Amino acid sequence: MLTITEDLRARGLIHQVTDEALFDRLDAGGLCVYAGFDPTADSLHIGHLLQLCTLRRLQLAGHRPIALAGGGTGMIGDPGGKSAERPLLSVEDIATNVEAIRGQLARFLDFDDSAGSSQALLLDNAAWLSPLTVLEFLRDIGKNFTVNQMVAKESVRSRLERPDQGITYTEFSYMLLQAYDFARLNEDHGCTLQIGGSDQWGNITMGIELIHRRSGGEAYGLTAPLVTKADGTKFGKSESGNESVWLDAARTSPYRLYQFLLGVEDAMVGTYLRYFTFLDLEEIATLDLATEVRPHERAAQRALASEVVALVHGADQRDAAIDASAALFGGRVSTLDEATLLDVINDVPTSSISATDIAPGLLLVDLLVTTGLAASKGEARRTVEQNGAFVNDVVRTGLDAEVSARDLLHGRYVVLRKGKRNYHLVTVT
RNA sequence: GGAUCGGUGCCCGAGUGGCCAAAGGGAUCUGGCUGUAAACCAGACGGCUCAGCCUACGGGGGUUCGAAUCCCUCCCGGUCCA
Repeated sequence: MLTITEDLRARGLIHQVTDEALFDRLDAGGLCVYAGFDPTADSLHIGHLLQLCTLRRLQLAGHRPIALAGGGTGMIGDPGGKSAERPLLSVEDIATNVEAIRGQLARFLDFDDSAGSSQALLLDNAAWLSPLTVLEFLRDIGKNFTVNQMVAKESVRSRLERPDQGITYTEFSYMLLQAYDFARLNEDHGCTLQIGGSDQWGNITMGIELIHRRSGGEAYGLTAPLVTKADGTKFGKSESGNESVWLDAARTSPYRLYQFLLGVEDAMVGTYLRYFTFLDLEEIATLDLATEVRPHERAAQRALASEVVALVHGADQRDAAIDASAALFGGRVSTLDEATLLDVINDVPTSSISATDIAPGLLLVDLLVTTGLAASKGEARRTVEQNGAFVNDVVRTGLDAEVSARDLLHGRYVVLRKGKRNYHLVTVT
């Protein structure tokens, strides 16, 4: 049995630590750990997954995790990683978002009393940041830091170096608020460890410094590596377009999450398995070997997709996503019985048209636009011209191609596909 | 407040009176290869009633046969001076 430190190391989850002494503490158990989540949207996305998993690992190892919703800091905006000033959210939006995120966190962390000393907590820093007055802030927090050191932080420096961007005083202050969060959690909950992405290093060390100055207490920081794709770009944008991959089923369906993970590059799948799954390391090593020897089977990708979807959405949703994938990519859409078709296509975008519209035949090009598969008629034309438009799994060519009543499956469905994997179900009503 | 540089398509970035729907790169989309991978190759990439037309180069106005390109003015950003 590996210690938690060994496990984290072996999974490549440790990028930087403020003090090696942390590892002994971790292995001893009983720490209180926190990670922050900015409520910039009403759902967490795949970029949060690593922190969620790490908090979970720590909880399983006997530590108490605190998920800190940035209800207060979210009103400011972290300058780190942002290329430009971020629009501010309204107080109401933030409150709504915090509530929505609470539910998602519960899938990863055990908030139940039965967890005892490792019971997870969800706190909102608005609780202490909102009442804070400017004068208190300047006297109690600001006094502990020099502008010199703040300017030297990477998050600020990068913005200062881009003459076309700049940084406002508001965002500049962000790191002090985050430092204060850590100090408060340290004082109020005995929290001694903050974890975060590697971009959080500067903010975390500021917090530790504030703790040292205020109370002389013990505090550590641990950062995870940046999750990237093989080419170094950001992980987490869906292959179709630039949308994020969300953990909310209404924003990114389980099927699409499954597909996203199934499409992970060979070069990265082992890394992601270590980051995002709770499979043990021997098992992952076996999957690595499988990728090397029988890459076409994509056993590692299947395991990754299956594990993560089950974690995020539950086993039932995972199973449904697997079934849907098998049917859709097996090119068997037109042979499925009605119940199976609907079942399988459950997560695919849907729209309906009236029987009278389709009876005389609709131009495929127009249908691609109305279903949203193509953004414009021009794009729809291109897709057809380039042999990328499929009706019930069969290519349709020619700009004058039509979809008519003859194409209906079970008398009322048409499955449209653009390219390899963009499906849309049209129901005739 | 003064001086100065700049604001171009999803992003970066050329263009400085016609040959500009606007070079080049990135992103994206489709096809090919393959394994629903990567890399690579090919094509596409403002909109439409698509051999044509319309809308576009921060906003508005003007000069001109003709402007992203010249002039005026306003807005926004950078830098330096006060």
